Amino acid sequence: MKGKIFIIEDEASIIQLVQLNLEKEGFIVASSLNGNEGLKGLKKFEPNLLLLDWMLPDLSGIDVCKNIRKDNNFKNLPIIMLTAKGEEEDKIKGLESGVDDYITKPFSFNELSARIKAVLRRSDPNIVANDLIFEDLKLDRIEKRVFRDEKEIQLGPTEFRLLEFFLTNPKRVYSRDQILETVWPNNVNVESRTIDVHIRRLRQSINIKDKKELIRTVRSSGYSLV
Amino acid sequence: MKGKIFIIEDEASIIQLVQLNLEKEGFIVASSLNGNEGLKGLKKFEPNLLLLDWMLPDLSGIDVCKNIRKDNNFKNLPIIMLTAKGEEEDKIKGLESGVDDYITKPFSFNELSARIKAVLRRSDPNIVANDLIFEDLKLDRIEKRVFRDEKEIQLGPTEFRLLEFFLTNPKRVYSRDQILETVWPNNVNVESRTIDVHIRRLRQSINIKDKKELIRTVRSSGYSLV
DNA sequence: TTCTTTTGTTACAGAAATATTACAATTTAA
DNA sequence: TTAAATTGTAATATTTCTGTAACAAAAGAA
Repeated sequence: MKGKIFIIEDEASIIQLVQLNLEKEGFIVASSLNGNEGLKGLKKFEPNLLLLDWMLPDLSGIDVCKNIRKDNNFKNLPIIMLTAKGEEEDKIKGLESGVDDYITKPFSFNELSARIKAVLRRSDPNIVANDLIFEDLKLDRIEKRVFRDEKEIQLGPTEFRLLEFFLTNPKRVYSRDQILETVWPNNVNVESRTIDVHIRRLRQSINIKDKKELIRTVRSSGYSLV
Repeated sequence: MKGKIFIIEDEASIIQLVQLNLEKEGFIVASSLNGNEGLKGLKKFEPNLLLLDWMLPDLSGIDVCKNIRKDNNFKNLPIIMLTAKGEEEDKIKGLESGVDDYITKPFSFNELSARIKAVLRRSDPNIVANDLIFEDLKLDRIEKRVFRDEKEIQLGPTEFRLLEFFLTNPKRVYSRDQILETVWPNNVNVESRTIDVHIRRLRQSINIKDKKELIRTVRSSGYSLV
């Protein structure tokens, strides 16, 4: 994690908090308290991503954004907008003006961090850790590939997400409900038994003969990666 | 134990009592005496869990709950509802509105504490202590594993719960009825002698040769871990 | 000792949880 | 549009777990 992140935000306390945490994760951070200064600082700093407040004392976030998009050097700079409003209308306006993602204040740092990584993953994959590795199993989030013991394995979309989920917390046992909540799109109703079937399919795919079983069944509790 | 807990409850005495005890356990606690203020306070405080009274002077607990679930930042905030009513109907309503657990007033602090930890264990496992250790015995609640003297031991679900129960209060003697109440799912009727059989199974599993017996029989009283 | 009460042990049938399979419906790719 | 891949479910098979009853053993009481 060696990317550079620029913050334009007028509340110094937010900058401080975010900067501290991002630096802890290995990002290099610079910031500015208003739009005009921000635009200048940006050009010097050449960040990989910009966190941009919606409401600024001089220019609005959208103005800053439009300004940036005009500049050939920053046409593709990923921008995450910070906004206190939750209105749908604003979100649409923001996306039209070329914002990559949104986050509504107050936000937890975990959420911010997740969004930053998701955006960077698309724009600048090298900056972010994209491989999930567990023993001889490797999952590449960028190329959407899975390897066991160097050999590539074909997985369907659901099995891929399922494995990705297990890999974010290997060894931990998850109940069927937890799996359902996280791996399946929201508000989708599927039988919890359906998971058994997907577990089976995943097992069939990732298990190699002479290699140990990777998915543990914990009766009455769920499954885990081991 | 470093999590943050927010309480919305109109009886100041309850808040005081709960807050005192939770802080003793290392939680950071904030509170509010009514629903509207609570919703605001909540957003500033960013708790890991909310204790929510069912009856509030302004909004009902359910309203507060629904309100919270609408907010993207708090959609997944674990909520434990405090209620004086015991009616089944209410429980169902509450669960539909997205509550994670229930507790009926009056409650003992021990019960509350246990439920809080159980809920946190699911949502935010890092906050809660997850390993139960007694001498050379270790039970890992996250991975659902048990070790004696570093060596793993296979246990069935009931034996696991039974051991987990003993480990939360080693040395203390429990009657068969107490064990039944806590270890078995509610409203299940099993012979109290059945426990003897499970004790035997547990003993067989966790006893290693040359190592001392871990479960003590207290004639006419029950069993304990020693 | 002898009787009474409590606990230990064993075996087993039924229950519960999981695994596996097949299939129809849907989505995606060709 | 057709063919192939993917998904969810239901039905069935298999495995593992549970509770109970029956008898044995142990501990107290008389």
